[in-house]
Amino acid sequence: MPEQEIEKLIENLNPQQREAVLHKEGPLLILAGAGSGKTRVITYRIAYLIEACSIWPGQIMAITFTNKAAKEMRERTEQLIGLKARGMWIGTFHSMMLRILRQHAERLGFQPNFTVLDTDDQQRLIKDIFKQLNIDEKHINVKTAHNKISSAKNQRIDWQTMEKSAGNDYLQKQIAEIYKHYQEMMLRGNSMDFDDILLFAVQLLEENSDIREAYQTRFKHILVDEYQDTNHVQYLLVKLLCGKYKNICVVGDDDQSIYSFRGANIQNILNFEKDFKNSKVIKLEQNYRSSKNILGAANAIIKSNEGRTDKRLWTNHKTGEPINFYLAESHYDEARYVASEIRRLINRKNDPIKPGEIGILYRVNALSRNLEFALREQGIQYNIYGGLRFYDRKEIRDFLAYMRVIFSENDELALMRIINVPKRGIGNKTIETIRALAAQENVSMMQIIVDVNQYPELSRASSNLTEFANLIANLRQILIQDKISFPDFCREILAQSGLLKELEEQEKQGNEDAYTRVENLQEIISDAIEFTDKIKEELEQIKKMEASLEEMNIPDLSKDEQDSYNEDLTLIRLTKDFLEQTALYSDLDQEEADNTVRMMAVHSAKGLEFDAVFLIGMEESVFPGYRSFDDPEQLEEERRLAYVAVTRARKYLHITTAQMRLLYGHTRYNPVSRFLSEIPNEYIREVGGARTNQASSSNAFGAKTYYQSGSSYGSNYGLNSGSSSIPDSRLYSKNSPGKKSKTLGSFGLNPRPQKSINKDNGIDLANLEEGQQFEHKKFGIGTLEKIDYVVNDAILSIKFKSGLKRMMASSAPLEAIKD
DNA sequence: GAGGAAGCCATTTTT
DNA sequence: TGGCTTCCTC
Repeated sequence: MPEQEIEKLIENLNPQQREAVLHKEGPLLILAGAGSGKTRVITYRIAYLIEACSIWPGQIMAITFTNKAAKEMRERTEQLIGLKARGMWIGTFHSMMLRILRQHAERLGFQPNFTVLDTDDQQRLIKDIFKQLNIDEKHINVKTAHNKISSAKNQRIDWQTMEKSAGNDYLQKQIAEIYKHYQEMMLRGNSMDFDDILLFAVQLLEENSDIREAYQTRFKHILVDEYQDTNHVQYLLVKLLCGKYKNICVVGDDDQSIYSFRGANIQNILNFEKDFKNSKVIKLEQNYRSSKNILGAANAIIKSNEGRTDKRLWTNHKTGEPINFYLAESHYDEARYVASEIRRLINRKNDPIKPGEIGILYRVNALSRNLEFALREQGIQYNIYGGLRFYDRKEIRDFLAYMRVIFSENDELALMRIINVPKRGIGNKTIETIRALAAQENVSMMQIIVDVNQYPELSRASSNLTEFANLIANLRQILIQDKISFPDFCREILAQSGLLKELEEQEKQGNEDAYTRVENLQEIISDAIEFTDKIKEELEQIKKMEASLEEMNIPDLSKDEQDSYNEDLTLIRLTKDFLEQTALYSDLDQEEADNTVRMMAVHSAKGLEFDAVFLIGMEESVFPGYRSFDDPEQLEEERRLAYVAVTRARKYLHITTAQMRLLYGHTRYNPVSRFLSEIPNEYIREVGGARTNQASSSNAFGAKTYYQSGSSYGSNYGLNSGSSSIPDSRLYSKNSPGKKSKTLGSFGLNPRPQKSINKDNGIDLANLEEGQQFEHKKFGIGTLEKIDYVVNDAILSIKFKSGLKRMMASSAPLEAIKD
């Protein structure tokens, strides 16, 4: 590429961005603050490598956090360098390692067509193991076991190590036992879970020097986005993959590390310079997104965290509007405020904001419900993200399970799911008998069903079973014959299985739920159509690209890739790819609409931006969540989360707190979030009450009447804003410098409520004593070690046999033991 | 084996 | 509070 063209490519970049793009070889860490143009830097860097450094696209691996981000990165690179970009490996760790594993599965003792189990499958499997091992689900929660196994895998701890380290810890020993069976069943079922995909990739590369060297030689440059959210195994993968050339470029922001709960290790980014010798570090500190006020508040919040890299974001943008803080009386009041402010922003004459440019963010998904009502009242369209994935809906999973059983008769998890859906008279007893027979004869369950007449113990259900076997056989025949299109194949499954019919009948009886389910099933057909088109288009693009590569005399794709591209578009192949995609894709991958306000948990908002952001539920115990109170590290993560939330906003930011909130069936009176007192006055405007919990009385009500007009709400709640619900202001005003994340203990200093307040469970807040004994419904007898008073409630730290637990006095199933 | 009542639990979530 | 699971009964 001639000099001028390079100059042109980078002319719109700032000096640090340029440096990052033009960096030639060796490890590179780009510390990219929120809104500092990091995607731009990555895509420009890729373009530069290809156009100016004679790197061909197939030698670049770019790793992203989500499939959506991968898609976006590919599109943006394509805008810069055209079709050539297609030859790159861009994707998530999982999708790319899956691609590698399929090539070499045999080396690990798997067949190449192994199944990928998603969370639901994994938990079903564990449930099954509980039965085998005679473990009571009341004793160990299936979810807990699953979490422990997953987090062990994230740290590359195998069941043997877990067992050894358990010592006398009976619980951990049991988990190790479950873990062991789990891995055995996975291997037997030729399946891997999400964690395995990464673990086995590490193992494959470590144990096979030929494969390792092949990939190390092939990938001259590796780029990792969102590096702050990688886990230990992903770190190992990165090290292995870049082992030869050391051309590793990672981009991330330690201040935005918010996924430690699923194994992300912030140390990966903090230790980068130690891990990769002779690395270069570039900081991107200019923010191109937010106003000065918003950025100032964000900086003020994150400043209280310790152990972060030293950086401070700045911007050229205008000061902008101050952040609005609204102290609502209740969740209802809060919702009305948000809805009417949104209505105002959309309708106003000068510079109206599009609904699609507005985001409502919250710490916990449960907070979205109140808002729905208020938004509907204002006639505002909205979309809720998160919660249940489309592909996790019951009816969709049933459909996919049919597809899996048709595709592979060994997929017993799927088989068990649909053998009696819709109801066809095959009950649990029959299923257990089949399973036992399958184990005894060492054949698949499907085989037993096909041969049902040979087993007298199945005589009662035999006709039903035969009918089921025929159904599957028919559909499999259609799949193999390959005479109809993929969407038609999906239609056949829906029709023949009876899934659609069952729901349509319920729909006729006026079941509204059934109506949405039918819609969802029809949606899957549109998905199938779209999917088929997409694959076809991709194939064409690849062919074009191959031709253009030839023209340019660039080395061609490796053999295995050609093979996979040239594979015919058979029904079988489409089915296989479709099943894979559904396991690996999420709800956030859907396209966003222009005319709907988006609502989501702060976690899901990472990487997004909005003109206007409404951050609701900024209350102690909600945000930061009460679980983080006694753990400084978790509290820092909550603060990073708050930082992420605030930095999503371009022009307007509204933050709300409800003094009274109904959540999980209990009324709570939480103080204003401590994060708000960390924001200096100059950036914020208080509407309807102070954020310091100091003087929310008179001034609060004047402003609020506006939002309450025409409603019967408000006056009743006024009672709750009385003195008893106002906590000691000392605790929520500014932290003394130098004592940063240590404010936690100060809850203990909170004055006791003057009046005794008896909560649902009869615990008397005014008469709590440390050392007091309680009986908990589940944990048994424990001793109260610490009381942290919050408004009208207290967080109790109680030591039980099973360990120290923290719970809310008002709602925990506790009974005081009288001595 | 199916349906209804009662019990249980509730950060965050991508892959 | 409300959605899901499990247990119990017919």
